[in-house]
Amino acid sequence: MDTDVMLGPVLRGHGHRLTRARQLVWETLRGAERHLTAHEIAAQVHAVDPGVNLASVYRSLTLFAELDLARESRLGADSAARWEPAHPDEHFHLVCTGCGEVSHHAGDLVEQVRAHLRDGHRFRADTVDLVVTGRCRRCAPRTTDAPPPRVHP
Amino acid sequence: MDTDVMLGPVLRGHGHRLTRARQLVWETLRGAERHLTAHEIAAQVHAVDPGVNLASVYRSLTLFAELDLARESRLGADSAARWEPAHPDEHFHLVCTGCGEVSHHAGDLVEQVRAHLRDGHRFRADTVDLVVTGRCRRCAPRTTDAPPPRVHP
DNA sequence: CGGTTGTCGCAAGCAATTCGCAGTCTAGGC
DNA sequence: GCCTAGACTGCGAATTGCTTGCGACAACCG
Repeated sequence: MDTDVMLGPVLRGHGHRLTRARQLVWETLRGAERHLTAHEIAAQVHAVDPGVNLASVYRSLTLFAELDLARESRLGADSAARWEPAHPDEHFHLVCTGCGEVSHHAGDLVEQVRAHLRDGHRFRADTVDLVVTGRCRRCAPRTTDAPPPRVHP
Repeated sequence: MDTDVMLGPVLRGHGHRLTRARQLVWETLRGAERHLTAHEIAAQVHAVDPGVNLASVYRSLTLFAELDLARESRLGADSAARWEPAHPDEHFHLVCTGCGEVSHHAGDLVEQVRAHLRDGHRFRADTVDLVVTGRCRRCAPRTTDAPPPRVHP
């Protein structure tokens, strides 16, 4: 995973400063295994430094997105945006309606989509957001009416 | 396009009533060529009957979604949800960053994705939301910095 | 080690969506 | 047709997720 970016130099290179808030947000984002909402990020940052404000978390995330360090996506019917560090590789999201887990997987699927659009529709694909909602292996056998306990509420 | 559903019977069949608000929302949705936000739908409904409240538009849309008559999707970084009548066929969305147009296309792409997940990841895909942002044929040559006039602001 | 001037924390503001409630209108029985 | 139960609605207020204005503060250049 190529998220081992030196945050300071990148920021400074664009005329920005490396601050505590940005550093903590970045570390949280990089350490996360799944996609986080701004509130989840803020909570983890607070655990380290309660002085960091939610607004600063949003501002940091927005800045990271501008610098292509992070990526925002809205998944499923969820109204809150979720964030992840930017990868060089294309991937797609799996959202489980059972446990609420959001994982992502790399694969040539996205490249296939891109090629299909370029050749068949003359549409120059910029970002391809492939969001699949359904039941993960663990939740698959259950019915929709009685979902198993959410592990990520 | 198989959106020629008799709204009344479907509603009544599920113990609901056919009201003016629901009828107008449904007609607006069916008559639309592109995906509409709740506010856009409300505006068009208002043009016919200003007495219909925004809350009722939301309630109608939610009900339609429950009955599989309509489908909600969140496209790109847009914070507002967009709605379309439900189709029998799977499709994917193309969102142009130039003119803002949202179109959708049917194709076997979605079925390919579904098969790939079932076979390769044991993930039972429920809905596949394939959102592609990029430049449509018309907007492709332009640069990102000076986008052409948005036709759907 | 200062001096700029980006950034931050805070609190107010905004947009999309939902909720509570009392009055209204649909559907079904007569 | 007419009547009644209760499903729906309009309204306004509440929630949620996010953004912004502003004075204080602290990174970074020299």
